[in-house]
Amino acid sequence: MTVTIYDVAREANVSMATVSRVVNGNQNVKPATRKKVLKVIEELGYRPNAVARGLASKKTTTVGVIIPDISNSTYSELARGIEDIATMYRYNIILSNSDQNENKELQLLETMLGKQVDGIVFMSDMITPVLLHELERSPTPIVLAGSIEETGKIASVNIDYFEAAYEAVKKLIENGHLNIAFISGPMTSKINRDYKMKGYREALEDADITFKPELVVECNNSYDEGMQAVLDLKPHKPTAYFVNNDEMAIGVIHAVEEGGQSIPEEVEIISYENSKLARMARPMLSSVALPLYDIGAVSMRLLTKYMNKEEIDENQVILPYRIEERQSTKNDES
Amino acid sequence: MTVTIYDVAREANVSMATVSRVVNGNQNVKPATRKKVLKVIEELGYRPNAVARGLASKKTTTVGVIIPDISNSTYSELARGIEDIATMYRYNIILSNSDQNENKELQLLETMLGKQVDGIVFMSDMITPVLLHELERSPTPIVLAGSIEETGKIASVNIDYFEAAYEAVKKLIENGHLNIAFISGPMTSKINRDYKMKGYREALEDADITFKPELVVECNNSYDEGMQAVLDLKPHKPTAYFVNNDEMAIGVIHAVEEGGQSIPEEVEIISYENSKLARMARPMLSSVALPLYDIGAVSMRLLTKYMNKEEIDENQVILPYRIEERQSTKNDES
DNA sequence: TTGAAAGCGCTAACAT
DNA sequence: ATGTTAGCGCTTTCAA
Repeated sequence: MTVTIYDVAREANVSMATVSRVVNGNQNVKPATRKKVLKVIEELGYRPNAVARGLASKKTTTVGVIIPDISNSTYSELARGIEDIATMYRYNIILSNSDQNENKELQLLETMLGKQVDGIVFMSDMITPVLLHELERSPTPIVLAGSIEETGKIASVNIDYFEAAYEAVKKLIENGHLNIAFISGPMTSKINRDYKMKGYREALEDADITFKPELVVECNNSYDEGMQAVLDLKPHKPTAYFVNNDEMAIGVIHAVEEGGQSIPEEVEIISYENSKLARMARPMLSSVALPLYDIGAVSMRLLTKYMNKEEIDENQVILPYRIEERQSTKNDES
Repeated sequence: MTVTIYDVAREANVSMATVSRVVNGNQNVKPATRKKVLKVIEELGYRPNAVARGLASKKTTTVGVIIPDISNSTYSELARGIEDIATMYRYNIILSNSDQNENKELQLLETMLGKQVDGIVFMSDMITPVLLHELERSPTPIVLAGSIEETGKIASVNIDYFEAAYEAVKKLIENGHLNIAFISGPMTSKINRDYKMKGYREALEDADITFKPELVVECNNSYDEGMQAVLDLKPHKPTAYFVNNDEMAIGVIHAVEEGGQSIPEEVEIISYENSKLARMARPMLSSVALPLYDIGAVSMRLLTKYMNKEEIDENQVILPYRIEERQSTKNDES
């Protein structure tokens, strides 16, 4: 009932190979026969079966995307970058949520490899040794997007998380703060635990400010925990907050203001994300601007190079970031 | 180099058919031989090729998801609902962004059908006649998620958008407002143009309030246009706003407050979405609560029924909504 | 319970 | 420029 390449060949009085050639845009076809074949394709409503093609050619033109949670705006922005570039290179995307669960991640990898994806973009806050082992064993290229894997064995695209954190905290220090709190995301994330934390600590140390563990609070990146953190930190009287993401930062703003302090006069806040929320906050949030879309896009672009077996000059790409100064910090302009 | 079912069969001294049976959990295999086969599979690191399986069985256990924009939180929430249920039923998802562009939508449909997806979840603000035609012609089941198609020919999952809008506006009227603005989303969307607009108009008419076209503003659902709308409406002095989504509603809040009016004392606002932004606004937003995740989940569930050729009692499912009253409206409790 | 064999719909040599 | 043919790796009758 479904029309196949064989039906088209028969109707057009040519061989399957010829039909295949016109379908795939091979130039070795006489214009007249091409036209004839195209006509039959049209008449019969022939639609090439990509599964059969995949089996025969060993290419599926689909790539796997393993992402912690697509409903999280950080990741959905990344995903959009991935998808746009994938579309540009004619790939489709199989997208799955891992919820940062290692077993799910392993199983997803297995499923996608079983589906013969041509490549994989992988995102995870923590690449465990067993995960790394599987990533290395993959018969298909893999690139990590916004995910740290320190051996450098797997290609990745990131920003300099340490540097960005350092710079943000330094700005707070330059504005005269000595008691700077760090509202961190989950320490299970390597980026949080090692890179941002290190940026925070070193910025303090370089300014001869003693690091006080009680000024760092581990949260789940939610608005509510952002508010709660401010309450919890009250005894320590922080005058500035370095906050892991915009949503928590808004929680911090609200808790600080409800506590009767004004921003940025009495308390300054700098976030680490710069989603569109940053401009929707009052005061508007100063924030480290993460190029999420670009991380996704560049990751996918890098993956296409691997899939085409092109030469790769650098498999660990570091994208630039910037700091967007708005109203939650005192700036020269303000 | 890649190990196939044939390699396993040879090593285990059984036929391919037997290997296939154990891989697929067929009970007609003697435990001893099952064990033997499993052992060889383990040793050889055999991973079934889903593409070959798909070609032979005519099932890919993959469904297509055509979505306007995954980076938009409304849709990413929907997508998460779809993906969770898909995973539950062991389907993977090919996800593509259409940007509401009809040509892209048509082309995506074509690509996905070519990839032999077992079903499709489709989202679009406007189902044009040609699109409807293609959806009807699909050899594979399709369900519309959060998308209106009035002929009822295609299965769909929605809420009663009209009723929800009506009820929201009625609430504003009951609170004493006569001059209620409607900050609408794009009128290219059928839901906006017909359903919500109708809810707004009928609520007014049923309360003997004349509908004034100058009180409705068509916006693009962004924060900035929400703010701008308030400025544009100033001459008409609205005392209440019915706003199409949370992001714009926050823009409305800010513009109203910057205009020196207090919420909810002087101006009331009710939104139509209830994303997590609603609680992050100050004052917190009252809002029609859209069950986005559920719309996605139920759509996918419905699709599995079609894919399994189960009996469907109702192909147009309407999910319940509720209205979440917070601080941007005056409530009995407040 | 197991095996043999015929496809599934296409691509990719290889011939012509 | 076009055709022939042998797979790709699996499922699925049908037989045994």
